[in-house]
Amino acid sequence: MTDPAPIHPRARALLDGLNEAQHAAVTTTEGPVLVLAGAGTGKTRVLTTRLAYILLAGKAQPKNILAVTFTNKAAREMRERVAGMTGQSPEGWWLGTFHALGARMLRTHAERLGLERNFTILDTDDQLRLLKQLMQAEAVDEKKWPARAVMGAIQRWKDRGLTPDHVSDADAGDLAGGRGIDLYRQYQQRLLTLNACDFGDLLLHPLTLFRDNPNILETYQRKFQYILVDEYQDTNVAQYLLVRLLGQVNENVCCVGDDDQAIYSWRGAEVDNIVRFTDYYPNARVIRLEENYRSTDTILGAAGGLIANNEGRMGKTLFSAGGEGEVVRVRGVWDSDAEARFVGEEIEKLHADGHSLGEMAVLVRTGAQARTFEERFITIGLPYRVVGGPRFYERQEIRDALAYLRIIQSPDDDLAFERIVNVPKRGLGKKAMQTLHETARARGISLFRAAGELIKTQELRPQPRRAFASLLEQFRQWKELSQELDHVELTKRVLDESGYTEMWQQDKSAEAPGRLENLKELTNAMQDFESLAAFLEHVGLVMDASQDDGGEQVTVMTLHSAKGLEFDTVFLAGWEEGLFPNQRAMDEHGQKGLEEERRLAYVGLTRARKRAIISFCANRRMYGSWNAAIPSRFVDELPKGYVTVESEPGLYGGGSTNQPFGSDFWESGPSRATPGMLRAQQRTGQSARFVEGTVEVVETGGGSGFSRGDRVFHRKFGYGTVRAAEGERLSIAFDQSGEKKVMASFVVAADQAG
DNA sequence: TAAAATTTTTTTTTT
DNA sequence: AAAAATTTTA
Repeated sequence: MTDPAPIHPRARALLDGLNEAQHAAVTTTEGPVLVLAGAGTGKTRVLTTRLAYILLAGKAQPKNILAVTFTNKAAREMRERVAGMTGQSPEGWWLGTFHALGARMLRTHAERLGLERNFTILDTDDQLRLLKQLMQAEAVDEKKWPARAVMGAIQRWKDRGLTPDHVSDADAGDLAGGRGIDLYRQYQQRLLTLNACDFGDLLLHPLTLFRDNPNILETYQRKFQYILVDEYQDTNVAQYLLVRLLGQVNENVCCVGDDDQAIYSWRGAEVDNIVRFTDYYPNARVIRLEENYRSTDTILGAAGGLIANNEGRMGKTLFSAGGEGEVVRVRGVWDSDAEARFVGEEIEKLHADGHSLGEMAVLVRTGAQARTFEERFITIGLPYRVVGGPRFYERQEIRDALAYLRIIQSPDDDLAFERIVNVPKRGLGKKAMQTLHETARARGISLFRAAGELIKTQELRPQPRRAFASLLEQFRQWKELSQELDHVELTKRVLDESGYTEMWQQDKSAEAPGRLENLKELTNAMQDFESLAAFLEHVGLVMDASQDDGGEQVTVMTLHSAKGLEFDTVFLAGWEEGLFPNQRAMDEHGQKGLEEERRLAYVGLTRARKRAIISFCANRRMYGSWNAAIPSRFVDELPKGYVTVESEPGLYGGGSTNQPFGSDFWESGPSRATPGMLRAQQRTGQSARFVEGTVEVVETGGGSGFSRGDRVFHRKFGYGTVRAAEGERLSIAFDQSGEKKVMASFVVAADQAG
């Protein structure tokens, strides 16, 4: 299908500077298109240009385009860029995440699904509490079936577009003792009563809506002449179905993705959606973006060699004109503190050489790793920001404040009511709440209304009765105030009059001042919204306060949240077996899990424009105790020519010294070895040569030279006795710090120490 | 009823 | 080790 020349000269101008593949991806507006966009191939530019092109060429109005992004941030950026390119106002555009767009549709058609227009969006915490209540009522053994696990199952059903009626018994298995589907149904029923949706519902309900109301579906099918989906490799089945349904009439569906960057299968994403796309649309045009504009050849070579270890890829070969650039460095250090110290020093060096801190990022596998870096950066006074971490709207004080506001908006919000009914303390305990629940259930009314009924009777003792009465009276007043005051002022009044602020002022704990600070920040954030309702919608969808990015500060974040970003310098920390690739991912999903971890490594590496520095620790603390760690297999998988490995001398037997614990142990510079060498040395336990003469050295086969009963010394744990030896892995009962598993290379015979 | 003491769990990633 | 959940004590 060839395209006529764009009518609008500005539309033509948009195409300047695009390469051939990009040009095709922008101008192939008619018919289904699958764009396989490798990392750094100008995907964002293609997406925005394609939207602008459609608009400027007069093919459609903004309201007739559906554009789906992965994050709210991406949506915001795209909105701004397209508005800038076209000069059109972003009002009324259907541009956002699946969840945001789903919510928007639901508000319009809420009544068809048994909801009211002003339904609340529950967060994870609310969901879990709700399910827990149900499970307790059903007497499901929570020890055997944790609410989290059941919630996970329900969530995955929703990800697949399955309502309780669609889940097969086989699918449910013996979940919750065979009552999985039943719980799911009850949970959904309860949500409706509460006039609430959880995250999965924002996708599931639209699907139900379209299935049960073909006329509504048709309206949307006609409306959306062009559909654009970003990060398609991370869509789940429900999202796939939505796209398929909505695109059925016009078939102008363009999906953009990269199977090598699929990292969200744990959230229900199906890489197969990419394959399904061409199955469903056999006439789809497939366009590959393979020219990389971001990274050096070295980084691409390293990343490409790594990802080549995965099977069943669609296959892409990235090339660039970025020049050779710096070699990818791999650094082995003693423990996580040393790692943070190392990264801090490298950052300071680069900064001294004129590199901007805003162009550096530390990427970690798990959120918990961020803390070590945070502490180190505070110590050396390095400006930084942690992305992700404890989310603003998930903090206790924020959720409490929001609960007050939610009740003012919809008094029947039982979850919110329950949350704050005795916060601050009003002398309402278990018994009062029990009575309240009984009344509510008996009459089929909300807790708020039940409280209203209760205070008219003698059922409660005077104290709780008065507490309920005054609380209800306060809410009545606030409701009135909400008519005249704007929502920011209202919030301040509520926090003040409820005694909530005072509660934290009285609190002597260390966190209290921070919490008060957060409450202030909350009212600040509210100012950007027109109304209380608009703000609560934002909170439900976004879960995170927007923070200004960039600037002169180093970014610390998880690999997952780094998706879609790029930096000159990227530090990839914690490349150790068990942590990365993550043990749990491998235990639970086997080979698939490992490959997803590898894609995560690929995503991490390809965030770097100019240099990537990988680090791993010999020791890492987990669940409170120290464990010996070995370098990630991903280190081995990096192709040799693009990488150098530096390890602390003596640490892995890589240095030539026979005094591994000498005075210059920590201060001396790096030695060089290939990853293969490094691991070979570890495997064969060659470091046992340090104790040659006193202990039998086993040449090969992984023997450590230590056996049960040997007295040994460890630099961190001190003296101990070997309890068990398995290859180079030793189990040692330390005199001071208890029994631990340690690699043989980290200990010496006791009489050699000192 | 609230605070204190004890036990258990947690670290995978997030719209 | 720290946070969360649970039980005991005042």
